[in-house]
Amino acid sequence: MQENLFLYNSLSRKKEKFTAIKPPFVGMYVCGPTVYGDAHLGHARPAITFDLLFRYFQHIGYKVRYVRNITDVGHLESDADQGEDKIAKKAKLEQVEPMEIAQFYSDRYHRDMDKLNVLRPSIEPRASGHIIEQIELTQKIIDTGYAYVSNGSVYFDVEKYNQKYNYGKLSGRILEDLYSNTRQLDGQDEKRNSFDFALWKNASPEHIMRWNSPWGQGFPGWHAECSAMGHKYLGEKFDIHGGGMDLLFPHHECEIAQNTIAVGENSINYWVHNNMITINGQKMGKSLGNFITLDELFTGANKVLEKAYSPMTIRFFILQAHYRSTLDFSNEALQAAEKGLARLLKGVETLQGLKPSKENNFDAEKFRQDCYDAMNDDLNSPILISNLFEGLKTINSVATGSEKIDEKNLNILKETYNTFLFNVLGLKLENEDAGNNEMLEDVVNMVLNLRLSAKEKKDWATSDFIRDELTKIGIKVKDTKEGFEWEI
RNA sequence: GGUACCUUGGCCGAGUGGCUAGGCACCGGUCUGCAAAACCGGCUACGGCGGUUCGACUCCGCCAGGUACCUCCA
Repeated sequence: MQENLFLYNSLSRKKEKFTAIKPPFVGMYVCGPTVYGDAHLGHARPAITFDLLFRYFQHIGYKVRYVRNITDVGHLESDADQGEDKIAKKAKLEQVEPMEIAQFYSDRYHRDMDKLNVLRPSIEPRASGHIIEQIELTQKIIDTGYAYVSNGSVYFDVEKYNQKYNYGKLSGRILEDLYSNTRQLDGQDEKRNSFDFALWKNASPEHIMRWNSPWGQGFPGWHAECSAMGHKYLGEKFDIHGGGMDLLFPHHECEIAQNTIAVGENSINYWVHNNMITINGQKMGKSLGNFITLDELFTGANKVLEKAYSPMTIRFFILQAHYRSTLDFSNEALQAAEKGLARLLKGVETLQGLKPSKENNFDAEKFRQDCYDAMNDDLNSPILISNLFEGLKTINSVATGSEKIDEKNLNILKETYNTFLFNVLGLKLENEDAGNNEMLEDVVNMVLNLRLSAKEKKDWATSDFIRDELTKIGIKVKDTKEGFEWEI
């Protein structure tokens, strides 16, 4: 097991050596999607980032329990007059059961993530399936005196909490500053202080999603689910909590406050946050309406897209930037990723066919170590990828005979590419579309064979005619030594 | 307004107090009947102004521009 993985901890604002609470086990909780719409490019970032971490942990020998929730209740709409539940609002609109909406979008979320080769988490709990746990959490906080009941709702007493603990330690905020700089929101009269947050919300008569509780019918507050489910499945103390940077405040700050009262201080060791994907320099987000769904990316069905991009192109694009940097979307960048990935995968194919020599002028062990070093340094996937591109030079040089590699080094090289490109980065070969239309394939091959015999007779007019006509239809012909290749 | 962060070559994107990341594009070469593809090679950038230093893209200060969070958001 590698023992020198460093991760950036949002809590300490620096890279820290990762030490598991109970090796070889690792408990990791990541904030998942609110299922009331299709997943967009922004959702792919945390999914892929924590998939990378999940995969790497496993590769270096940890047994990971990875919990990623599905939020199907609890989030309020800020723009709605009465604070309707997001899921419920959508349900009314489409005249279906709220759970139908949640199911529909969960399924689509899974479909998109599967395409991106994101591994399913070990446990994927739903907020609606853990109402009891959230009620228990709320009761526990009331019992300790850090929450109060008001009008059938329960609020966390941030002011009181802050006297003993530090509210704002994760996001670097100071409560006094927050008071002076916040704007007035509706429905604040139930609260003692504006920064108190709901553990449980009283449901208005028209609110569809509601459950019985000691405080009347209602639904859980915004931050309760992660605390309740995280600790249920990972214990009072666990290793990692992840999510997008936009959740740092207030979501994760509130979670820390809840956890501190409910299970004790420092219940989570490492807080890991991925940065945002931007478009034209601005955050891609639901509320800004500037998002592109993954489905649109895969099919090309969005005006801003010049073409469709395959799931692996999206994955590679995201991995080519470090997870804590913003990543700017553009067609140009995506196309660059697409070409780069294709070259990399081609190189791996070449690698499989390399023959070892007696001589050797490549240090594969150093190469392998460089790859581990990149990952150990806070999951530096861009550096890892650049290493893999560097290795391509050797692969191609060996293939053309200008460099030599012996069996031992060749085996290490193969193993390194296999490990990092496929297992750790989670990339895979994509089946070409042509494969699912056998008749087309046969026809094109036949035509190109005709062209080949024309070429043998040096009948350039015919051979160029065939190529030009195929190009017009949209089939790109590439001549090779053995004959030809083509793609649509 | 408060807090934090960012500004790297045509584009994307790493990183470092001295040792040209990488990808894409572009240019040259090899190959090819031609072309494409592939491969090889070239392309030496770090917002502005000061300061610290033998030396700064890297540290400090100021300025400019941008972003995020402060409300649901990955």
